Amino acid sequence: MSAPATALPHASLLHLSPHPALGPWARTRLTRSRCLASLAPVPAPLPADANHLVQTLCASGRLARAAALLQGLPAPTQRTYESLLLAAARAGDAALAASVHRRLEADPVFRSDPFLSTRLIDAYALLGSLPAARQVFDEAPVKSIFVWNALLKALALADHGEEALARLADMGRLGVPVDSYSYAHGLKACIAASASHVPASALVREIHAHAVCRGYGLHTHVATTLIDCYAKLGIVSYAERVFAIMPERNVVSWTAMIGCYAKNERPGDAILLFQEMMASDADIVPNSITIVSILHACAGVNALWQGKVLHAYILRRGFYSLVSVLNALMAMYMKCGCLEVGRHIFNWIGHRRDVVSWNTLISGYGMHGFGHEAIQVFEEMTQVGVSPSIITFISVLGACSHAGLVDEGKRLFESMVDYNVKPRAEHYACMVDLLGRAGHLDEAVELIQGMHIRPTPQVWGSLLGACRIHCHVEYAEMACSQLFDLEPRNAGNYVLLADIYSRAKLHNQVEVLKDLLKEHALEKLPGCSWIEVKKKLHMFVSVDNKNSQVEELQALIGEFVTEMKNDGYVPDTGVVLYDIEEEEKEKILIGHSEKLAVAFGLINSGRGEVIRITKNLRLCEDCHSVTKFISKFTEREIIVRDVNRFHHFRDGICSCGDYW
DNA sequence: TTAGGGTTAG
Repeated sequence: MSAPATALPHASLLHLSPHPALGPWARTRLTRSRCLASLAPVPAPLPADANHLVQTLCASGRLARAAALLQGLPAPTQRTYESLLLAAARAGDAALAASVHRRLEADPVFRSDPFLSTRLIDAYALLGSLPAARQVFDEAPVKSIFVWNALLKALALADHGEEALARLADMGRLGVPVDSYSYAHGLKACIAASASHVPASALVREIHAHAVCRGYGLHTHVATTLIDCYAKLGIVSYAERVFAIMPERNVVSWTAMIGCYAKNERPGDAILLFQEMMASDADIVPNSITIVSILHACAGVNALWQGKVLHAYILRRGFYSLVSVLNALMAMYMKCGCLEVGRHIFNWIGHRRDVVSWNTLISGYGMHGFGHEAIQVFEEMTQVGVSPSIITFISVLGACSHAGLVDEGKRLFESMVDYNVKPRAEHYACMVDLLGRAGHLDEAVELIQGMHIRPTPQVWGSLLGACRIHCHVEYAEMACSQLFDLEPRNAGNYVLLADIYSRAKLHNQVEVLKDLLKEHALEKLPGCSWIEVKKKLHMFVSVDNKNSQVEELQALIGEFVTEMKNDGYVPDTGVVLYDIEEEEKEKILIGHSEKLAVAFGLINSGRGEVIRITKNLRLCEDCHSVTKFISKFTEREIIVRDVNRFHHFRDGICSCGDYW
């Protein structure tokens, strides 16, 4: 069919050949603009700078045009191949990468080029095609150290840690020099070597020793990777040792060490290290990743004042344009009890919101007990076309669980398939928690028994937690028979079962469990609470004898307890597992860290101020009852964040409705 | 040519 006579003048002009009077520069420009407009056919012969044109198309994401041009290109340059491979990897276009690969294999100039072999391996690794990456390596005629390092990186990225370590060993055997890049990839591979019969910590230590012997132990990138590896393995003291001896620390190594503390439940130390970093050297300036890490640490200890200082810093440094920073800021406010400020930041982010922003808001509502609002945000998210992720469903199911929304949770769990999200063990753990807390224990057990994947400790842990609430001995024993096998060093499981036995008056079994704890030298995680008063963070440990004010604090709590007893309150000594007199048990209850923190807040803050506390464990029933009473008796608002959720105490009532 | 640190949940 011929073009209509009324075709637009500019469109028809594009089909004319460049005027012979035009110079070479103008002719090339005209040809390029036609190609970019995708209206002109591929010109033949190709312009003199066709390689440059392909590179420009790649940079602007017009891959179809770039790929078409490549086919007729008589002499692609190294840079052209590189641009195409990088663009294909970024766009997730595996077909394009394969087509460039085929073209390269037929090119006598570059088919043996080690530079392009590394680029091919990189591209296939990013596209998730490990077999193809491996094949490029095996067939590469020249295996430079770059090619080896690219393979190590690809294997570590694909979680093929054992194979990466085997290749690293090959390098030594074949006399290929190993450099700092090889060590950095090798260390990451240790963490990915989950199926290895050798523990990851032993692998990291071995490579660490090797790097030290070869003089790479203090290399900035190697040492920073070491800090991160030890952080992920939970060996904080080793990370500290590496950090301490680093001669030339930069912002990344400081951030890695701050992140190490934050990951390993030492947010207070993360904040102290950040303050040390700021005071240490004018050249070390925190970047957005440092800010995100430290905001996470502030959220961990409810350090609202420090978080507000960071908020001001974010504004000063212009980080307000970065969504990742705003997401972390939003999470910090919500975890520090300021739900509305978090919502305000979410609104402010506007159309730049990513899936993390939505997840943060959903989980924020969830942890504050606003289940319906969390579901509403979930629905809004899907309506505007954002695909829910694995974490979205964990967040929204968790929100249903905290609010006791059983039917809504079931509906959402069943809808996961509609969003192409396959339920994982984490989602089953959420559902077991939701059903179990609400008292549907039989249904929770049926769900576990029908799982298509092996139940993880989290799933059994959810069942055990529910059994503790409803004092169900039989199912608790079922859960523990799995948990003691799966995680024999987790003292918390033994303590929970002992608690259930204690409430069921099965004292002999309590003793058996206490003996087991002693036999395995397991220690219960001590209860710990934090409170920020007058811009300073204070920490309390249960039965704390170190704080100088502790006697005064306990006396104050004792007065409240006496008042409560007049109203019929009976201390819930069931949570104390020691075989001691009732009076002694009551003393232990008075020494619980959250009660000490509440009393400290009352004494050291003004009447109108909200008391904000964070606890590292679940709030015990007795502390819950006492805090409710204190909120009414003293007319103070008290907000406690425990390991699961928020409790807003006001006028003798808690926002959780005694359901947590 | 290549490499190191981060947010959302449980």
